[in-house]
Amino acid sequence: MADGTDRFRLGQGARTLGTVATHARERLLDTAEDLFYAQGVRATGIEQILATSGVGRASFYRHFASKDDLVVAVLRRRRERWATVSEPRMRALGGHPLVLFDVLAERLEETGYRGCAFLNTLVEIPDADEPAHREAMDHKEDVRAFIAELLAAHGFRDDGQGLSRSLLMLYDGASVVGLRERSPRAAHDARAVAEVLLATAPRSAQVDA
Amino acid sequence: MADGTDRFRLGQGARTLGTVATHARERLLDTAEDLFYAQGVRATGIEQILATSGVGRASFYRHFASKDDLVVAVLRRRRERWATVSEPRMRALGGHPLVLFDVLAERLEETGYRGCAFLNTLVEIPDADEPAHREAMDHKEDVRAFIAELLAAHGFRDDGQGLSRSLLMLYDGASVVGLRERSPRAAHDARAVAEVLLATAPRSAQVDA
DNA sequence: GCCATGCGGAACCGATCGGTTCCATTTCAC
DNA sequence: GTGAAATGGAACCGATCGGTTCCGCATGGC
Repeated sequence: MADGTDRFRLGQGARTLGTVATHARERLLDTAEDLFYAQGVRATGIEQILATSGVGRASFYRHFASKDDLVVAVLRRRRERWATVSEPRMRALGGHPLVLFDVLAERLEETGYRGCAFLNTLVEIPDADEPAHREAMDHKEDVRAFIAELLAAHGFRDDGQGLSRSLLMLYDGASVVGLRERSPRAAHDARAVAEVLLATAPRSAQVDA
Repeated sequence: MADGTDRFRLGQGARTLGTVATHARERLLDTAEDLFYAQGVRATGIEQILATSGVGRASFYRHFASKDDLVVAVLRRRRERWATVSEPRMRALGGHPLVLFDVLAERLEETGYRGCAFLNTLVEIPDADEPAHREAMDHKEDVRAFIAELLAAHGFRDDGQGLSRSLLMLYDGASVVGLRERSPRAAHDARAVAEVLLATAPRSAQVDA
């Protein structure tokens, strides 16, 4: 519902630059993203989001049709950030499939790491009909496709998507282990396993990068 | 929906024979376990557990101090079942480390598979001080220790617990992938990766100190 | 000046949450 | 059969949930 509100509101009139970040929608998204990630979606109430962000109750419902709508908007923004920040960065780092685990290791070192926000969403929102659930599912397929792209660019064959699926499984495994241990070791372990896996993987006859 | 008593009931004749399964505590545990697993802990209210199990509100609070207490009790029973059912069964199946993924594949084929209940608990209850959180953490360490036992029994070295940790990571990864997809393929993939991993793993020299 | 718009505060809503209490009934050991 | 224990039903509680509505204020474009 209210899918029209999921875009950044910059299109509305000419928002002159210089306007402070008082915009309610942005603050709501930022605050909700933090709280949802740290506490979980269900454990975070509208009340807390309003109190933390300083946004009024009425303003909230002017921008989002419901809490569920906010959840979806937060996930959409996360997906967009993955596509526009994480993926380009990994390509810039050489784009070897193993870079996936190097970047994950960085995230694991951050304090407050709480696992993959999308996997957590799948756990918290089991109903496949829920838009938030689908958003998380779609993101995982995006990641797998990205992994497949890295594999292809480095001459690894991905027959039946077997290799990209396995690497994503390692990535997800490292994410949940990192959720438990709060240490980058999980990413290092996963990287080591991935290295063994890639060493035994068939190479395509194509060029080698 | 009040006839929730027709659920599959694991044989538990711990009580004096003759007593019908009317005991409120057992019914509460059975019902709560199913609902918690299917819907999530936070999404499941006391109300629904009472309605489904047919247990009265008063009886509930005679057996459990709070909902949190029930959550912990459910997790404890799950852990006990792992130790008394799953582990012995895997040993009986030969005890090769790969049997872990064969048994997981079976679970993935069951309808209603919703991932690892303990990982889901860690996601839903992030606070490490919560008893339920600790229960889940402790269980994972149990599983790792069990994997280490299987490795040792089959001549695999587990220096610094590196191998058992990696296998558990694969197991967790397959669990969350299985949560997304509804197919045992995740377990098969994980098994294949584990096979490669074990093939390159150092073997202990028969008997080693 | 004007007035559109966006905003925060607060009162209010019905529903549901987890939890307490009292009571009539059922169950079971003896 | 009797008595104690266990149980289910229901009324009730304060708190909080997500959500609606109105109102007064601060903008900023024109």
